[in-house]
Amino acid sequence: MPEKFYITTAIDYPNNKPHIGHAFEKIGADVQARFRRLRGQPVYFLIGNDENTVKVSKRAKELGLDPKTYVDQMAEVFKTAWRELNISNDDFIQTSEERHWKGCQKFIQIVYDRGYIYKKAYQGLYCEGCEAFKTQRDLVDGRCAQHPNQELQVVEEENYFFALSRFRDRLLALYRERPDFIAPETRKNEVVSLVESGLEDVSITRQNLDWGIPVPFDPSQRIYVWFDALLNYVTGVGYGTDEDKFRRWWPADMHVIGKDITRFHCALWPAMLMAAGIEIPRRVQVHGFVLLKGAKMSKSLGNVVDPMDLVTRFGADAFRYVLLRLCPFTGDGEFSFDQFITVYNADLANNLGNLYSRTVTMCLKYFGGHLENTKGLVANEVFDDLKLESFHEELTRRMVDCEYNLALGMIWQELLDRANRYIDRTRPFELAKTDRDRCRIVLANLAMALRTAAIYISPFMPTTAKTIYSAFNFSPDYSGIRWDDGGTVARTSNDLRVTAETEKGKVRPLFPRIQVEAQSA
RNA sequence: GGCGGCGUAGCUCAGUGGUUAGAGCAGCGGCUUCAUAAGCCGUGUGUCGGUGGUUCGAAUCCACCCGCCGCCA
Repeated sequence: MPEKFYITTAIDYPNNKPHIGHAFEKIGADVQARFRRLRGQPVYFLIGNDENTVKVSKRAKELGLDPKTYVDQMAEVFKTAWRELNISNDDFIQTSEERHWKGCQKFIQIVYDRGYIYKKAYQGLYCEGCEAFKTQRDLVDGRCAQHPNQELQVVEEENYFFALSRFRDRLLALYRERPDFIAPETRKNEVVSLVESGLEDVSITRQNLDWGIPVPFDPSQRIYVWFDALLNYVTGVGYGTDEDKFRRWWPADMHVIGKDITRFHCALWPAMLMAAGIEIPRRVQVHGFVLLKGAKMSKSLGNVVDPMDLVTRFGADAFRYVLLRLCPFTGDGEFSFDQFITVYNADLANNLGNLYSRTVTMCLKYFGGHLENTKGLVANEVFDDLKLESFHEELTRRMVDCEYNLALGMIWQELLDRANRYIDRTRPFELAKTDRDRCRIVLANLAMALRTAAIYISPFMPTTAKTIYSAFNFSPDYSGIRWDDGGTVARTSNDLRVTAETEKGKVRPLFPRIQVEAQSA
């Protein structure tokens, strides 16, 4: 019985439209979600926006909108972007939704009742740039290290604090007992040393806010930032509003997050859940950043390339492929427009796309698309010198570990290159004149190799996979494909027949080659 | 400033103690024509950021330095 798989991404600040960094995370999580579905696991894939922030209400005021109108508009912008990228999320949570507010209030009340929240008069130095209080040891020459040009303000107010410091030993035990809780391992080491060095209690409410979730036991205060945002992972599956749904999906099997927010997900979040008596997630999967021409992609830098331009021009599949091939998901990677073109042409147009074109064309040209007497054929020639089982095993491990760039490398080098070499070796274009029976068998083998490739690439390029799969009358039909079918030698269940779309008698290219202009650095 | 990560061929990345450090792309030479001027074959003398150390042996462990990046609740 396959286990359910509940996967989330970080929720995004809706201050601007999504950039390539957001896209990287969503695509990586989407690949995992699609991969799990292909393995037969029931998947719930949650994404969303983080809306209960001071910045959001400020921005809304600037635009003359009330906050809810503003965040709803921005939610549409994000949803549209994810739809264009073919993100297969099952749900999109906005933290301004009632289900989230109810769940948050239930949660904070429980933690309060269990004695992990206390009130304290707090006097601190507040940095307006960071929108946060600074401790003495954060300061450099009496100023905020990030905003040395601004004066710090002395602010005093009564806030509620979460007793994070009481969870030090329990957290360390968690990391010890569940070594897979944080991946990759370097991130775990980071968190362990952070927690070992000691945790301070955190302020989790603010006074005098007009936007955000009221604290149920003290309506003059509102829940602040992380204690609200992290809870989307439970409220998104019904915590506080639909307990049956919550029981079905919780705990989360994978939280996909960026390395900048590791500590909140690996220390604060499990502590919060412990405080509320809720089960801890199975894994926090940390990804790196996409660096554009050496500079970090950032909302405040202003992006040179809008990723959506590439998506619109070359398609979601191409964008998804190139980004994940170029940038290792678990670490930082580099991306540029030139790199995009190079990888697109080499891997998609020349290698995969051309393999598809030449195979389909030969079937049409020599046999009118009908490969008779190919029913029941064990098509094992293309990968005959490959240990398909161990290949499948290793590829699957790469997928589970989110090493997508390496997984794609394996598919291209071990499968697609082999198929191209097979054509060169068997020369079906000569066989068409000398040995038509043999030619038919060769083409059937190629078709079945394309089927294997289509299965493996479908988490990455769902549209392309379907196009390839639909180019022949394979059985079972596309909706029934399973990841593990890739690892077994295929036997044809019908006489193969080309059903690919053609234009003026020619096969439509999967990925039209991008013509590069003369010279541009 | 404190803590942490990264720095491997022109480019993007593998490789974490053991023979002459690898792949793809780009480049160069040849073959081929089914195909999107695509494919196949051949071709890689890199101080593995620097210095010092541990070791019989280090890209791989330790220290310091330089550069880039993240966090500092």
